[in-house]
Amino acid sequence: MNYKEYKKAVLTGNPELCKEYKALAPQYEIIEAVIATRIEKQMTQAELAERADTKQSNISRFESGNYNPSVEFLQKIAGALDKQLEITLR
Amino acid sequence: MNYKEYKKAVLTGNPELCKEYKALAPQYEIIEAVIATRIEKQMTQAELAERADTKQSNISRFESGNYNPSVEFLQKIAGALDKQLEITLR
DNA sequence: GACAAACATATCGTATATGATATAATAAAA
DNA sequence: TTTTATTATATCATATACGATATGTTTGTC
Repeated sequence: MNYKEYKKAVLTGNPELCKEYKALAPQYEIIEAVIATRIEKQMTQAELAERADTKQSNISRFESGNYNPSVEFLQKIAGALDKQLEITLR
Repeated sequence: MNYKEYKKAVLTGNPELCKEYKALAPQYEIIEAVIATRIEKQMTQAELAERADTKQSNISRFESGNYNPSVEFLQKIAGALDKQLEITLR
């Protein structure tokens, strides 16, 4: 599964499939959360990038879901959104 | 702050300092969670490594907290512990 | 102390994350 | 449509994650 498939599953709204996918791919959940928060705060990728001390293209790359970010990177993004990153086992 | 300082703060048991440190360093929390779960399941680093398809030394390196793991790596570890990795914004 | 099991550290090679810049594509507004 | 704002994609250089092996260190048991 890649992120495009994931988004499709989420957007089709099949709840079971959706849940299953989310369990498989927590990195996609954090992407969704970041995008949602950024939109909610009416920030552009460029603004988020500046606050996170990186570039717009890197934010876009992250949001596209086509790579495997590090914890440090996620923390930078979270901080730039005035949020705390939480990583847990369930 | 590095992980040794973090552990010291946690182990001294100063709750405020401890909380503050945890907020600063979610990656340390997941390390603690992994170690706790591994011990709880009475697994050695070598056993965990085998289940996670890696080597004991790499588990040790992760648990030592001296580097910056990727989401994918964390997922492998979580899976090997029969757990779900959760990454959220709070 | 001797031995073994578990964990830590060092190091190297390779793959990939990340920053950075440029530019293309898209959306939105005039 | 033209212009502008926003996001996506491509690419390169550098840093670092990660796998792997070897070896050191600690811990426990006899």
